[in-house]
Amino acid sequence: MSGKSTNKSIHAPKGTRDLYPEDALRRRYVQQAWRDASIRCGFDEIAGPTFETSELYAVKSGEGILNELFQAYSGKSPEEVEQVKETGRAPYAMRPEFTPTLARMYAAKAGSLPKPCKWFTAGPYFRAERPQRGRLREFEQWNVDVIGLPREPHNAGKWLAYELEQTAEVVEVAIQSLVELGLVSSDIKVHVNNRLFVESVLQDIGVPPERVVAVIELLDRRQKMSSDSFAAAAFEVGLSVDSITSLDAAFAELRQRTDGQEALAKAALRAKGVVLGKGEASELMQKTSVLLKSSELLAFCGQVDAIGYGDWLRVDPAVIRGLAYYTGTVFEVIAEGERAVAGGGRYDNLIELMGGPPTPAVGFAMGDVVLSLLLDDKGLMPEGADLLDAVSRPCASVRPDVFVIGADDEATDPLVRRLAADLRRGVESKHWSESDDRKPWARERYESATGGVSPLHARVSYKSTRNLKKLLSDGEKQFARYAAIVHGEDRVQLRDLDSRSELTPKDVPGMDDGIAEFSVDPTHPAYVGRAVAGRIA
RNA sequence: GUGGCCGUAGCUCAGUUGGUUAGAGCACCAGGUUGUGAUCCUGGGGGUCGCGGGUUCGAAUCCCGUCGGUCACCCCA
Repeated sequence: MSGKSTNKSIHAPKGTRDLYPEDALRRRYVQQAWRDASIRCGFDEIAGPTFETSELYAVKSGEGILNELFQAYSGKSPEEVEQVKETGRAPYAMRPEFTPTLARMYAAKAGSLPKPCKWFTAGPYFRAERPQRGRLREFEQWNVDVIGLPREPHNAGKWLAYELEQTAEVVEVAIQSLVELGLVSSDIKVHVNNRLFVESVLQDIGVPPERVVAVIELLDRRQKMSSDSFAAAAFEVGLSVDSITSLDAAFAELRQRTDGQEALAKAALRAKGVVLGKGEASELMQKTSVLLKSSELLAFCGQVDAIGYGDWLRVDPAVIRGLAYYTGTVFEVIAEGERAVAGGGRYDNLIELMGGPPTPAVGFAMGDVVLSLLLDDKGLMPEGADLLDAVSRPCASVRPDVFVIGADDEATDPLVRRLAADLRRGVESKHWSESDDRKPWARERYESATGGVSPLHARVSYKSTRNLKKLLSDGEKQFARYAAIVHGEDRVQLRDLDSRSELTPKDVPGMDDGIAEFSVDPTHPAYVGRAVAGRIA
């Protein structure tokens, strides 16, 4: 090829990628997993501009970000040109992230938007950094956010319970996408932490408030440093050897508490009350503030475990996220030896900071660069005919397949969340799980002939009412095809919302067997998901 | 922004302390054998060694610059 010219203009800019047909298909494959996972979990797709006014990015964290902006201006007005010359800052910037746009979009229509807002978006982002492994100057990123609480909470405990639930829901989407792509919990973990927990621990071991930020920054870099240089740096910020020991002990204890199903189940039960048995906690943990915050982290882990993803979690004090606007739970999706695939957390003050009403929110972003590296390493990136098949698969239904409703009281709520997660995940067929060469994109994965159930788009209501009529109408307003009304484990009513008629296992081919009601249990012969998936197919 | 390593054919790479006309495998093209598009045989096209400058009788090889890639630091939204 004679294209080996030195002419700059014919090269793609540094840190960008030219996607030839096969590359574009690979990108499509990843994006489809992102999209399917978000849609099935009840998120709506939105989109924003790829460039914004520079001020938008100056509002928040302010520091390093501004130096890594690709700046943009039309060059058509003399004022613009003058501004660039004088300030060195163009009026626009290519977006380096989505959150400010999201906050802006939400703030602009806050009054008329549903609560909570569950939004996702995927597209290109730009950062003027030096490229390295897992990091380019233009990359694809997927953002998933839940903004706002369903209603005004009456007490702090209730509020916290909602927040944790939403945070768990966001983590569910992230894990769902990884599952979709064939990753398992031994490949990659969701490292979770809580900023407030770290701060309260630091306070209780005697780190003065003005040093807290410095210490957190140090902890963030800890695993990159040698133990000697860490010790030196720790001394510099006034962290004694004893402090480090008790800090490590606090996290070791916390991690132990999140190990194993039992502890998690207990934590889940405590989520509402936000109380941890004092007798069980160490001296440090017993200090009230630490106790409260550690129980928040525990409760969060419990929530994730309750929907079946406990295996994916790992409590990790090093995950603090550089971003200034994170307020509580933070998490990063990390595979051994790689940069984080995704990161996110709660940002309860940002919307207000952007000029909107005070609105708690939680979200994460996942980039395609590290994810693709990981899929390549694990042999999970399809090639050739497989790639074509993978991309040709039918995608998730934007119209909700099932609307899951808790019939009786708060006792059915955990069942509802669990069922929704199970419906979204689907059931893998025996044929596929027993095959040696498991291709995550294969149609056989959810084939019904050998016990599989396709993943479904399942939504839940965020209304506090227990009025079944109102809940059903909530489902109808969202155009759900079916409503699953959960009365108990093996007592699920199924309604066709289009015809407004009732369905029983008798109406489902191969499900008769004298079973009167559907079940929430995916292994049960009358699993409600099997009925819905069968009718939709 | 700072530093390390790398840049030879479409691809993966050889190329000895600087020394004839820069090589191999795969791929590609042509012809032959063969009853499928498989195997085997013969032949062929294709590189001014990323680019520019310097040292030298002589540079893919040494030096400087530059562009590109890669890895780490910084940062990580």
